[in-house]
Amino acid sequence: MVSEQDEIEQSVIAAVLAGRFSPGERLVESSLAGLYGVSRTRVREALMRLQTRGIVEVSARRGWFIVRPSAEEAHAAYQARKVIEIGLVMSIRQVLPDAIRQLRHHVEEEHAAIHDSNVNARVCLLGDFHVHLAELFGNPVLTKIVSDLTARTTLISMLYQPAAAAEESSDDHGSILDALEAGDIARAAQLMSEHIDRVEAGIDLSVMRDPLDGLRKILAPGEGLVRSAAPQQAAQNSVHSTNRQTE
Amino acid sequence: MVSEQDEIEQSVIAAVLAGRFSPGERLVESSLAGLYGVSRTRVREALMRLQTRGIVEVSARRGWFIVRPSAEEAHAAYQARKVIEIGLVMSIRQVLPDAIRQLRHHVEEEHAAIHDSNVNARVCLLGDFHVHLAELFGNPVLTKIVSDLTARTTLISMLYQPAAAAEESSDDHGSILDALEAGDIARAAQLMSEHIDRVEAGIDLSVMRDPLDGLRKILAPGEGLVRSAAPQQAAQNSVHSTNRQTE
DNA sequence: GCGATCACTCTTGTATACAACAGTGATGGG
DNA sequence: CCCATCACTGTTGTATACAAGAGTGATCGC
Repeated sequence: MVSEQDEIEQSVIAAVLAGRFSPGERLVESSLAGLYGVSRTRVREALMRLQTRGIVEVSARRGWFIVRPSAEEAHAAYQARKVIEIGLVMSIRQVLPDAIRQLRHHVEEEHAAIHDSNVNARVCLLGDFHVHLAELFGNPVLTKIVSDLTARTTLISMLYQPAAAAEESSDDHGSILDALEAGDIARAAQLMSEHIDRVEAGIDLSVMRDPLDGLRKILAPGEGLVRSAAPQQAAQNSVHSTNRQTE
Repeated sequence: MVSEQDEIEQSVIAAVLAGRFSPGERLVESSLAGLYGVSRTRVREALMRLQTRGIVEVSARRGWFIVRPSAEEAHAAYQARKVIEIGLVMSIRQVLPDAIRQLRHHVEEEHAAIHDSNVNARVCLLGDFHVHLAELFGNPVLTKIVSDLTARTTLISMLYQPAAAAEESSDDHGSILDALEAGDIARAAQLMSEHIDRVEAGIDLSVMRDPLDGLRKILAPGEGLVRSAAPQQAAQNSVHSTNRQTE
């Protein structure tokens, strides 16, 4: 299989989406090379592809970093998703009952994850809903775009979205399915728009602006003294592939 | 400036959009390296980024090729554009007179290019209209997506779109602006949808399916014997940068 | 004459070596 | 005690070397 080339790429995305890498976190080429047992060349190529996809960025001769979107960039990502997903819903010609059934099942999984209060799985699933919605359009180009964009915003939500917002999101998903099932495309599009707006409104930008996030997490396990939206001392597991994020 | 890194990337895109590279054409790493006066490493990295953006593809140990979309892939690209641009138009809140003025000016340029019968400039400008429309949304993420997607379809149109369709396209652009100016967003979206459908319908897939396109162009300058949508013996100029395609 | 085999070439795939620079801590002067 | 300078370390940036496979043409057997 040719796809062994982008094993690293997928693995990094999976790690980000699973919360093992946090925004702003540094990735060192040689370390990754050691972990995967390959040379820097391949790691570097994978990172460059991820850069194109907006997942990582490089600071000259300093290192690679998981993107830490500014408030403005975060807004742009959410707005882009809104535009594209509205277009997607508006372009739906017929709603297959089977597709609805699948998505309903997915929303149930979301609910389960919410009650298990597993932040990573929860936010991941909430993003996956949108990807699956795009998937049933049957257009790989669109699916990839939505998938990448969702990964970006998921990365934001994972750190800055309070738990309460997750439940709300899942309910929104249910309402969107209701509208779709009823064949009310316009209403589904409207709900989608409101939904993404709500998700964006739910994130706490004040935390994001602060460049000392990592430090805060280390210094404030006891809460109270330092304001922290979602402590979640992530990024303690090592990388170790687990090529989960496939398509 | 850091952007010197992707000079190669931009240059290749420019060459493709200017018709100096045709779909299916082969790119040899070492040749490009020689032309740009750098090592294969940098060329390779640029090509990989272009691969992520859907402009080139690689066949293991055979070479890099400008993408030659299959009928199915072409359809997916057009459909993706339709979905996204419908979403874009539908999301427009207010139409600035200044923006309309700029776009009107652009459409005039299109007309000029059509009468000059310059295939490359013509098709390029027709694509640029959509990019500029996306630009005035002020969202760099969306602009990049539309830009990449437009590049892909432009690449198709350039080879397979008959001249008559270009005039029709430009008229469509005018109508879309009319609707926008009148504040009739829904109508603008509808027109956009029809427009992209028309563009797609205008391409001649029968030529595209044929893998001997290059041969045909060489053997049939006199027409008649070999069917050819747009002979346009392109790809005779060498690369030579001219970093025209900026954003 | 025709087909299969083989050697050769061309090109990518991968690793490694070295250059260039940012960041950091030590050292020395005031 | 504080600040500037300097050497050092760590990391990316770039080039080069070599491995591996695809394609091609010649050669050989029939």
